[in-house]
Amino acid sequence: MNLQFAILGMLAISPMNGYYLKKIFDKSVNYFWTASLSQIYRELNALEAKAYVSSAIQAQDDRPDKRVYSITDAGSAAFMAWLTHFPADLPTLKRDEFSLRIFFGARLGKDALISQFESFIAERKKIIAAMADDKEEITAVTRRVKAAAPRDKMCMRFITRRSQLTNALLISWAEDCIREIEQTPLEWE
Amino acid sequence: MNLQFAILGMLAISPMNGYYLKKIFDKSVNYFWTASLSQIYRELNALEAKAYVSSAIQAQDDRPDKRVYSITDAGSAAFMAWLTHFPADLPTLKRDEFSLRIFFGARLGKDALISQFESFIAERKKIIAAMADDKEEITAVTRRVKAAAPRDKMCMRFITRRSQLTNALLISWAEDCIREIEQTPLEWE
DNA sequence: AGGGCCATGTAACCTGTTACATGATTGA
DNA sequence: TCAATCATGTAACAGGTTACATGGCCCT
Repeated sequence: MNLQFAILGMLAISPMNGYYLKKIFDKSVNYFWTASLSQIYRELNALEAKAYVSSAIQAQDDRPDKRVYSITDAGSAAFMAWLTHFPADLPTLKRDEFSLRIFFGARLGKDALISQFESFIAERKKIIAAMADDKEEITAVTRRVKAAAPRDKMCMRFITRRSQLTNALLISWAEDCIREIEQTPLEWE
Repeated sequence: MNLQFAILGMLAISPMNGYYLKKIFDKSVNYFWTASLSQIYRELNALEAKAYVSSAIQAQDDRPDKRVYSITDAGSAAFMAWLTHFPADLPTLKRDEFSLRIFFGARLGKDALISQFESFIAERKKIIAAMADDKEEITAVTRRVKAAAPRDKMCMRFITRRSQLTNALLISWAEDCIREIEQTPLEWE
């Protein structure tokens, strides 16, 4: 259901086809919301069945034809209703495999445990780097799509900063954990 | 698949029934991994079909009979294989509805946006309080189940601290966002 | 008398992943 | 020439949610 609103939100900015939607997703909301192409196509069908979007084939010379989706009035209304109505409990689906592994981590050897934390740090650093790389492209994409109002930029800055802060925190948390493990007596095994 | 390993990990500590497993989940891994009762029952069936666990009915006088599950040798081996083999990319399913809402938040009025951040802060504070409440119960439960080795406690402390730090960070992030929204010129609407 | 806890499960449904199928164009 | 990108979709499967069904005990 939420993915449908995410799609509606994008289509409210500009009409696009499924393939391009996927690209936008990967470059913008990807840090807190993922979607696969097959999922996007499925949800676009569902949205069209509800008449929240309409589609039209657009022929192209050198590339395959594409089906461009536009949001309808009913779709806009549904999107705004969703956005305005803030749920009492926002359900956070929790499936953090790393925490799960660390929860049971005492059964691992000291070195194995430390190396898992090190992999975790490496991955977080990769994410930070990827975010920096994406940054220019995101602004380029959003600029092409629509001249974003200052408040649009502000909201995007909020969620970018959230990711940056969280990643930085997690790295220092993991470093502390490693230090603590290293300080435990050798009689671990 | 991962839920199966989470269940195996719990059963490796002590045999238990599905209902009690759910309680343990809610009081321990709940902050980074959730599971519903029907899911637990389903996965227990799947685990038994694979002979990773075995079960036996245990009669009780004043309460309904219960089916107590124990981990088998094959189950222990599978669990340790999973725990030891750290995946190159640990797939983080991302579905953070709050970030999604804020991403599209510029279409909301200033007050509505601020109040969504305030709800977010209130919820995070509730989680922190719930964690503090649970803390005693968790240690009581784990103590009843098994005399936890110091390194078990250390690993649990790691993930608890992670939650605490993250929550504290998110609250101060949200407070900063509110401050920034308040400082924007009045010509928002 | 009524609600909450103990206890187990099934069925339908929704959401997300992976694999398959097709095929032209473009750049290294 | 080979891989990547553009472009759309289906099918099967895996994982998670919600609703239903049952029923005794305990406490207020």
